[in-house]
Amino acid sequence: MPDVKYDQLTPSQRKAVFHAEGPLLVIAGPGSGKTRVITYRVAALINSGIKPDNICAITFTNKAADEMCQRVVALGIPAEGPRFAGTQPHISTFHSLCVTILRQYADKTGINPNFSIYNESDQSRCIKQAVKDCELDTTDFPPARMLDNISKLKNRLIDVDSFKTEANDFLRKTLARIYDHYQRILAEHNALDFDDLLVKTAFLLEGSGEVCSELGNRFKFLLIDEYQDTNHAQYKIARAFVSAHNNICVTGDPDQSIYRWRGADIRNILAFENDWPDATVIKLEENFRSRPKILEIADKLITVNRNRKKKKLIPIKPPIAHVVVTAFEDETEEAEAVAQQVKELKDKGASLNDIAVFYRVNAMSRVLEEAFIRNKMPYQVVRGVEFYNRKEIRDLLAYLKILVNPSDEIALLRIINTPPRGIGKTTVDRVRAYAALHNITFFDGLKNAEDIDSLSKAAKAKIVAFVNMLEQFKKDVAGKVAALTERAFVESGLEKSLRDSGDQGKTALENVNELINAAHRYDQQTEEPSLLDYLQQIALFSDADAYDASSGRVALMTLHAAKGLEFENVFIVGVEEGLLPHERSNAGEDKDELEEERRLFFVGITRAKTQLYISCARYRTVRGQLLRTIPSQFLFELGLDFTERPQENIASSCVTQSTIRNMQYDFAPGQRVRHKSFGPGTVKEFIDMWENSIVVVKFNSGQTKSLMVKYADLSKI
DNA sequence: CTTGAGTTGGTTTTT
DNA sequence: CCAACTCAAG
Repeated sequence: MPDVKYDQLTPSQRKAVFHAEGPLLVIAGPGSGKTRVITYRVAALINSGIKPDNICAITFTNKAADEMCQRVVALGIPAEGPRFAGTQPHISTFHSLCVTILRQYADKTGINPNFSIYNESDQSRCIKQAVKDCELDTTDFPPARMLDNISKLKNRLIDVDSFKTEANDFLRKTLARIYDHYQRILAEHNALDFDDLLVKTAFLLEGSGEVCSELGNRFKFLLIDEYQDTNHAQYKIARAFVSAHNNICVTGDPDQSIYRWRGADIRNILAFENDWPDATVIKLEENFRSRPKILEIADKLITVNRNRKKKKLIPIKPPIAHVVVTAFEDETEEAEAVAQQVKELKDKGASLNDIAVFYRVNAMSRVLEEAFIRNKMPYQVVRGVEFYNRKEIRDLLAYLKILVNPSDEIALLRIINTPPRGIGKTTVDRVRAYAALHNITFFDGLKNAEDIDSLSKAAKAKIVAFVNMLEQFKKDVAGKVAALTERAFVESGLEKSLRDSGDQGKTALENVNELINAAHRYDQQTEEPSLLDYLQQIALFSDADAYDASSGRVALMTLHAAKGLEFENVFIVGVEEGLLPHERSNAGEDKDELEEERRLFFVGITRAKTQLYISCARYRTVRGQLLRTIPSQFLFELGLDFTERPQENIASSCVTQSTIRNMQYDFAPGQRVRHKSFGPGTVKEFIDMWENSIVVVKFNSGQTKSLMVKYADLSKI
């Protein structure tokens, strides 16, 4: 068995890691090492003789899953990719797990395993069609609203039939009809939306004791990170999974629940002890991440929430910190100040990897980007889905999707005339009418084009050519994904059309190249690469997955994407009423939503280790209109001297120690330093004792000295 | 059938 | 403000 070093663990972490069997709830504040507990517990279970593939760990994002796999491997335990694979622990998100299960148990669900996963824009097309099919107007029944309602129903595991029986007023009855049509359209396309992945899996487990016990047998230990953000469907899946053995271990922090709007049910974690009465509860309250001052304001803020259990944040780190709240004139000035502060930090030796800027809405990244470009500071906007939402990428992927799942009408409609090949709306409508009449898929309709009398000879010929092209591609489906992607790109004519379209096409070409590179990486890194698997994986890609921790660039991201990360220096911008809390959160009336916005700010604050810069602007341009803003109520809750409305510039409200001194108090082994009389040397050891910290330096002269940092006057080189 | 100009409407967070 | 959609001319 591998030799895992457990000595880094604190007693309470140790207790959680080595908890023998049965349900375990780990309530843990920010920066307390809860993910570490899961990681080490996986290792400890394997060391105690549990077979690796009997363990299933659930993370919140794919990124988190990848990282956990890597850490488990680093502990000496084999754990390659996040998927079902023989001798390894299964580490993945709930959604990936569901995809795997649904593929494996296709015969039990009747869902073709080649299903497409529909994202927001695909869903939007389907719902529009559904509303139209119901002969309703999209102005009376806004697609986005309908989708939102349907999603809420799905999160509560209410299917079409049971909603039909409970809907008794006109509005709900209509919604039931739309829901019905929407599900039918998805089924016809052999597609599942994000919610369906969970819903179908939950129903599969609920409906089949056999599957349940099979999976319970397969996974004898279930571990779930970020349990506070699970929804009802995920809860049901978890319950069904462990019904045979109750070996469930969850970690979470109710104060960091920020996905209520997506169906996350905070009651899951609050009621854990009711659900599993023999549960052991372990609290991790020590915080290894942030300096005390940061924890102090975080605590002041979160204490305002009424609907919460009291929890301590016990600081471990020395008390030197830098917390600043500043009001700027407008968003440009704010962004400029952030960029310049970043520059200063960099000049003082900070790595750009250790700096992050958080904001409430994605639209706010633009003004920051401009400021970073002006100041020549490298940055990355953490927005993973953006890439996959580009037109050229979606077009090319649609070609691949249709090869795997010919029923995917959304994909087919997307590419049938992209690039233009003379198959226009009229032709498409005629084929669709034919397909509907004969009760076949659109693709089969195209295949039968010769038999469709309404089509012109020219149209028929074009369709035949198109279908033949796809059939040619199909022959390569079993091969490498990258090769097929490239082939489809060239032979479809997409490449030529991009090359012919000037500058815009040039960046598009670069993007496609990037996609082909990514596909190539997939081919190499995956044990059994398949086009289906590749497409389903990238469909579950999230913003947070795009974060590169060692890019050497400042990270710009939403507060939501910041979940689970930590940085030495954190900027939180736009802390204004209407933005944080966001107006659309209905935070004015709905207290729960206001509390969720507060938790979001709390999550942002607690990402910071040492330096925290919070700011607002007095004027902000929203949708092209310059508006006067009001500082966020949350700013007044931090317990800083932020009592009056910000007039000009609010100077530092709270500076425990100056930034410069603080920087000098931290030395890591390996750091090159210079001493006034001893000359240059290398730090061997740093004993952190607040202002009495001691540093051990081996000087170039050969001698090694222990020095008190505050007297030694060392400078970093 | 294609293209581009003009209009409309929707604007949070994301697996 | 911008993206998605509509519509009319070529």
